Amino acid sequence: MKLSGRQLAIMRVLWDRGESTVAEIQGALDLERPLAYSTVATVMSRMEQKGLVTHRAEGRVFHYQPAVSEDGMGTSLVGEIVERIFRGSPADLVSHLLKSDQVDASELDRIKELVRQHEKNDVRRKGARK
Amino acid sequence: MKLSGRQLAIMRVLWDRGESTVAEIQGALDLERPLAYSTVATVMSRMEQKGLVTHRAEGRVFHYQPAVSEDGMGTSLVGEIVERIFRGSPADLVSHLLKSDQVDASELDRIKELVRQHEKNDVRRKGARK
DNA sequence: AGTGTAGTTTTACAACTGTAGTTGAGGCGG
DNA sequence: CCGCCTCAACTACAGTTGTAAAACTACACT
Repeated sequence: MKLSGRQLAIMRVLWDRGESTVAEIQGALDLERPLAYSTVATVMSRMEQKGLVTHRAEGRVFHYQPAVSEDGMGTSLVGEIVERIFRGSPADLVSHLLKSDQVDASELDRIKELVRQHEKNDVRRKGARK
Repeated sequence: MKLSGRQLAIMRVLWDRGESTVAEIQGALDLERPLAYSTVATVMSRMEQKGLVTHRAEGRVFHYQPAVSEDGMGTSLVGEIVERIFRGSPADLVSHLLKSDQVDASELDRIKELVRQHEKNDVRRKGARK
C-alpha cells in the first residue's frame, strides 16, 4: 500500500474532515500555489482506482471518503520504515525521533506512559498464555 | 531529499558495506529475482545525478559511496513521517510502533533507556542556559 | 593482432505521478 | 428556450522510476 506525497496530503484531508467533495478537498489543501480543480479531480480518480478512497454520488457531485484508515496506514508505514531504514530496530527509530527536536515535554510524558502501558500488557500477555 | 524503494535498498547496501562496485551492490541486493547488472548501473547513475551517491573510478571500475549519511536520512525521514502522518505528534508514532509487534523486550529496554537519557539531557540543557 | 570479457553508457519502454486544459452533460436563472 | 455554471470525464504532457537490451570500450590473453 504505497502512496505518494500528494496522495498522502489528500488522505490527510479526508481523515481530518471525513467525506469531502473535490472542491472541499481543493480548498482544504493549504498550499502557496493552489492546485487546479481538475488536478485534484484527477488525483482522486487515480486514488480510487488504487482503492485508497471510494466515492458516493449525490446528484452529480462526488463525495469521497477514505478507504483505508489512518491508523492502518500509520501502522504499516511505521513497520515499513523500521524495516527498511532502521534494520528492524524500533529503538533506532526512537533514537532519531528524540534527536529530532519535535519532542516537547508533554509528548515525552505521553511516550513514557505508552511505554509503561505496553510493558504491563506485554507481561500480562506472556503470563496468560501457556 | 526523496528516495524510492529501490534507491533506499541500495543506500542500505552502501551504508552497510561502505564503498561498493555495481557488481557488489547487485550481489548484495538479496531478491527472489535478481536485477540485471545494467539495471543496477542505471539506478546508480540516476542516484548520482541526484546527489545521493558519488563514485570514484579505479581503473574502469566504479566504486560508489553514499553521499548522504544513514543518520541524516533517518532523521529527516522520521521528521517527515511524524509531520505528515502523525500530525506532528511523536507520541502517536511511538504508539503505532509499540502496537506493531516489532518491539521485543530488549528493544523496549533500549527505548526506556533512550527516554531516560533524553530526559536528563533535556533538563540539563534547559537549566544551563540563561 | 584478434577475440573475449567485464564494465560503463546509451537507448527504450512501460507505469506512475503531478499538473492542468478541454469537453460534455445537467441544471439554473432569466 | 438559451446561455452560463459546475462538475466529472477525457486528453495531454513532462518527469521519475523500474527494468533491461544493445552498444561501446578498454584490457587481458593467446
